[in-house]
Amino acid sequence: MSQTVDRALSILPLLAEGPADLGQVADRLGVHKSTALRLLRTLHEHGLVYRQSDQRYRLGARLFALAQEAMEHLDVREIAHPHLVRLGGSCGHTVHLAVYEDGEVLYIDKVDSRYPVRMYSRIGKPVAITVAAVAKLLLADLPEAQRRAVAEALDYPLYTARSTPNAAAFLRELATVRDQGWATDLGGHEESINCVAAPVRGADGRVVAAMSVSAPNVVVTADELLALLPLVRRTADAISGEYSGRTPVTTPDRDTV
Amino acid sequence: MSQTVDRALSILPLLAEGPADLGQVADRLGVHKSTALRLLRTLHEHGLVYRQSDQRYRLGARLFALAQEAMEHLDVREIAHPHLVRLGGSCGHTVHLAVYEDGEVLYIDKVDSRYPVRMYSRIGKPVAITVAAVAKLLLADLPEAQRRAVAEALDYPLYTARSTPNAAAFLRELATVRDQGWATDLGGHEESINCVAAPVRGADGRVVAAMSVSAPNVVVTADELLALLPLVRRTADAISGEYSGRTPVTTPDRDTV
DNA sequence: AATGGATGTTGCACGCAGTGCAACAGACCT
DNA sequence: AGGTCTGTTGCACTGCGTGCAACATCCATT
Repeated sequence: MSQTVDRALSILPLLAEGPADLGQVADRLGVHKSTALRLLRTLHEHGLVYRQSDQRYRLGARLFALAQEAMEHLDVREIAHPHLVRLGGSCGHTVHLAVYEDGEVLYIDKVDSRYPVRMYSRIGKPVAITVAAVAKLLLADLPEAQRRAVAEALDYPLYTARSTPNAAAFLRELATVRDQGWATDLGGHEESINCVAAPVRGADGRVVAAMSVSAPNVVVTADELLALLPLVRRTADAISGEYSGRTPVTTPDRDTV
Repeated sequence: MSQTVDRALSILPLLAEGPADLGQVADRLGVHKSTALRLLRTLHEHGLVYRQSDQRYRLGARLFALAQEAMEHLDVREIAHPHLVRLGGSCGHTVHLAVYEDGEVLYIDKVDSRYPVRMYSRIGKPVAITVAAVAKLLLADLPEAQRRAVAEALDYPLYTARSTPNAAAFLRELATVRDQGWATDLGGHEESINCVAAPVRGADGRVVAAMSVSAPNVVVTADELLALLPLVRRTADAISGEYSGRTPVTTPDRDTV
């Protein structure tokens, strides 16, 4: 691993906490000011940090550009999007699409009944990985060893009384989810919110993404939401089919972005 | 400037174009494979790149996290948000907030009449800097020399017949905008879309952001939209006042994020 | 099976590039 | 003026990043 690059990249999360001046950056990196200066200059040339008028540094615009571009190149998302929109339109609830990456679960698309959002507002914030229905599906598909390792490394915050309390319970839940091929979150994250989720699979059968429908129980009861499960699964299967190239793709009107 | 970091960061825009394998990265950087490998490893440890199952690299999740965090620390945006919502609610059209940074103009917030979006969907994509009303305001406030330099470095794509054709015309437009303290875009980007915009100023009078109201002319005519100008300017001034600390801040119900 | 040509990975010696230092330049305050 | 902050520059040293060559896998040919 490269020391210089490592130091430079460590500056980014540091600045994510808020603007900082040269001295602060140097201190927190444990390097000389002149070193920090050169690193910041390099980051600046690439647009990753910006120097505001009070001379302090903060994260730069190119970061948004990169995040945006990266997102648009996620092909699962591109394929899934029209399906999500259709599902959202027909059931009227919020639909999410999520992927797993290096121990984290990440929402990559969201459709609300009235409005499709390209970038989910919570991207980057820690997803409630121990309770979210999509997270269960994604983790349940990991190889045994990895699944255990991840489960045991997690914290288990008690969002509500129904939150997953610990690694053992989580692993049991994952086993169930793995067998049945779908997952729920009944008030595990927020007391009044329920979700049902289904997996999207690649050609080799591995889970590449997971999608869910969420609704507050003041709108529909948990039972009513569960009644949507077949529809959710059918949608997920349709996406799986198209993603793994089984369907000759009936030109699903690609939206002009 | 640091060579190693420079190379490492050059990988990011490269991967933004799409996934690439080790050889491709090494080639495009002009370095040996082993060098590229170490750089990629370092980027990987920081979560900025992700190695997908086919061993190719693509941009990683941490990037979204950083972009998201950065966005939430933009204090103009935080202060402006409730004002934008109120304006959007009262006039019913789309409201944008934008800032200037290092030669680029960047939307940092958007409110649609029915739905507030945290991260604008076009973030990262090149904003139509030569025609957008907010861009005119932001560029018009730059020091003479810098304004000229930027204007002459730009391309002037003819989106429509009313697009700004060249640097000279743009600079003339900027002078006008600077004098009058507001700006419009009447079909300069898309034939049927009009915008009116007003500047948000800091305590020193410098323009720190710009906001606009946009509407298609099938909904309201350009004249009707222009009638909203006083309201837009009042809103912008209110934000300016609060941003520069003049108002003792009447606790403008901070939304619980 | 055996061969060839892809790829990704490791260890190592060389030398340049990144480092910390010390001195300088401003800004701001007392 | 003096003092104390800040950011910046030039330079000598050596530690770190570099490219090389050898190795390890994999897959497609024969």
